Amino acid sequence: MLPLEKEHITNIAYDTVIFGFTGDKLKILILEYQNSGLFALPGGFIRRDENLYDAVKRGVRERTGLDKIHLEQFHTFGKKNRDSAYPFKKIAAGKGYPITSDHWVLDRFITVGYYALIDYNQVKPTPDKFSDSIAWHSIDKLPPLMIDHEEIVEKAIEAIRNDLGKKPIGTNLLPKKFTMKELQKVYEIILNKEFRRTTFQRKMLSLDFLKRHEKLYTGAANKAPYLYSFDESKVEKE
Amino acid sequence: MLPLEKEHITNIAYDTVIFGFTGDKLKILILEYQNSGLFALPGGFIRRDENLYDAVKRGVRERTGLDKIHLEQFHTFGKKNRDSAYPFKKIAAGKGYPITSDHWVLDRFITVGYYALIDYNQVKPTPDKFSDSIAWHSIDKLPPLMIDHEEIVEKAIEAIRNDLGKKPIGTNLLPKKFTMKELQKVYEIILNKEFRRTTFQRKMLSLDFLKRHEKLYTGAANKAPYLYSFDESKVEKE
DNA sequence: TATTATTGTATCAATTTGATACAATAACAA
DNA sequence: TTGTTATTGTATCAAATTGATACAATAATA
Repeated sequence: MLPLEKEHITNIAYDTVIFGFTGDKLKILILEYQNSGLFALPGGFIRRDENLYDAVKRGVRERTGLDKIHLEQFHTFGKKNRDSAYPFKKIAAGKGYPITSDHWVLDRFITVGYYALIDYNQVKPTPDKFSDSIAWHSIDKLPPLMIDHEEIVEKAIEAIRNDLGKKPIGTNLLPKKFTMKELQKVYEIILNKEFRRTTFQRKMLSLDFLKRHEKLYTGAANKAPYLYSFDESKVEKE
Repeated sequence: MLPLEKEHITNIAYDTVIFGFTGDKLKILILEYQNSGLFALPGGFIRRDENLYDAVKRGVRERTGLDKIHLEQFHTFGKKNRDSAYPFKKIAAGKGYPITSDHWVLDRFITVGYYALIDYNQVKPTPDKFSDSIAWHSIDKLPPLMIDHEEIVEKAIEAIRNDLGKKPIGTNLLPKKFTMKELQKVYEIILNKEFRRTTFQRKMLSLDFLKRHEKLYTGAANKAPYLYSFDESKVEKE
């Protein structure tokens, strides 16, 4: 039996899949625990006086430095064998905080999965107190992750795919102003499917949520593309 | 501080929105606690040695008598004020099982919402040990529900609406064989939107997951409709 | 055999999407 | 200045999908 825990609620945690877009790849933030060779999603526990959503938001803020982020809950993982006693002990010992084997964090946990969409260029990834590094990894070549974290990532991608077109996904992965080509790339990577340039452009413009701005002169020897932004008043319909 | 609990994990529970279709209404099962005037969704706790999914399945089996049911997780509710101390005490006292105020069930709970789709005509609704009755209620006129259960129902309907067309929703709400008119009614009620009969029929047939069977002679003075069933081998594409 | 309420399809128009073509650049080189 | 090159933004016509309407094919019954 575990000792009582006063600060957090027990048996439940959250994990976040934090997505960023580099211009041609979708990446997520992965923690690495030194002295253990273990990789994991950023996650945490919920304080007794804190809403679940606020706990997740706090965690994402701590890892990324960002406050305004698009957070979406997508699935709760509740298989009975998803405890992390072994890695936790190893990590804690490695960090010089050995924990007794009846510590509450070693009990069974159900975890709520959230995904976050952020502007890649605005993030300062910061490791948590148990990990030594946090880094971006392309979703198509992740290191082997702890427990069921690979399944969590899978489900997150499914969810984002499902939400694209319903929720302002592009808005949050791209900078304020972007080209049509970048927007198309976001759609293509998320849906894992290529689009015909002309049809995509016509479709996006017809949906009437893009505002056109000045042109972007990159120095390339060809016609400069327009920059677009999402028209806030219409983005709900995306 | 609460005493230890050995059989269940704490701070986390589940609630189920069990949908049935009567032919022209979508209904859900609601428990009523006598001596309290309180209505609630069927729910329960998760045993330490039990997968979350299995706990929910067990609960639905106990309330409906059905074993093969379509269960889908849709959202987890984690606001900090969603404890049910007051109603729980009232209910337990009314049932003659007074509980001490430090009992684990009175602590804060995060709940995982699942919806179930079942064949209305096959169910034998059975109340749980704390409630005196369980009954079908149309989703458009529910009694006032406990805590945030109305929000849970809302989210369940949103989810089912979202899943229609992706998951075999119709399959589970209708009997094995059904008419095109019944199928259309299911779509209309879930999406809260009417369809043109001819377009709907053409669309459904073109999707190629319906098998046509014998005609249904109801005794009405008009052409008898065909009965259809979902072609199991193709229903994934629905 | 006519009547009535539905059901299952066919038909043609309207809309959306797919495929292709082409004019309009922005930088640079001759 | 004038070509050249790689893109970008639209126009155009064909193909596919959906909307609207019409109508033939019944089941029961008078």
